[in-house]
Amino acid sequence: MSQLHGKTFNCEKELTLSIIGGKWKMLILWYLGKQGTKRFGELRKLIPDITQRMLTNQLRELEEDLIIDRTVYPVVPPKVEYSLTKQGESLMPILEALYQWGKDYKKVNDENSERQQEMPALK
Amino acid sequence: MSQLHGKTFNCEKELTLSIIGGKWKMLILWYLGKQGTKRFGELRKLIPDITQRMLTNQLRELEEDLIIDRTVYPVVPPKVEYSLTKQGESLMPILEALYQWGKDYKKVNDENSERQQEMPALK
DNA sequence: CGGGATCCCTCCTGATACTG
DNA sequence: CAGTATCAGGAGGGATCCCG
Repeated sequence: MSQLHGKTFNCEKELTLSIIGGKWKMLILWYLGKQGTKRFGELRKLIPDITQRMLTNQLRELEEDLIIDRTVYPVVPPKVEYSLTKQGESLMPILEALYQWGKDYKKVNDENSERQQEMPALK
Repeated sequence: MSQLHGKTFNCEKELTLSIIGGKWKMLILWYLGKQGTKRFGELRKLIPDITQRMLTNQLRELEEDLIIDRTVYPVVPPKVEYSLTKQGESLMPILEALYQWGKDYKKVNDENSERQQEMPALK
């Protein structure tokens, strides 16, 4: 049993998922991990479909969980930079694994669908 | 861009999460991977807090995604067995990684909280 | 024993407008 | 530029009852 933010999990796996499972969090972490520090506006451009509200929301949660750092420069106009913490960087191998598995999964199902002239699960 | 069940993902990582991200799916996969084939009732006992409806639901989705096999024995009373497919087994290293990361995360935050006499994120 | 069918509700997410 | 505030919708998840 584990807890985070007052929520209880059946296993540490679920704790991990609760940290990266937000709708846009993996994408944000991916860019910060691959391309380094980014400003708020840069992340918006990299993720066109995200709304301002959701980007703020997801960044706040990642910050609370000590996955990213938030640096505010007291200038006008405002400038805020986000980057991975050590703990955030330690997530990158997991993201890579999830990415690779998804790619392989698609590949296998595409091959099956070619043989079957049908695609039961993957469309 | 990837699609599964008509849903579109920004990245294959998200496709993977959509497969294992159901509230009880990782737990089910964990037991099937570690302990092998299980009957419906055995899974219920292993996961006391899950309702019948949700266990059925999660198993159906995993079956649709070709992660588990469902074997029905035409006997009275009914007997149904679930086991991992090859693709299901290929998820086990990822579950192990998520588990290990969660354990390490807890450990690091617990150590920090001891030094700070406070526990900002992990409670 | 292993489900299916319903009802219901919460919470995550999106759209929009406003601000220091 | 980088947010906050408010309202609203929908999908995932839970409780309960019924069935071959």
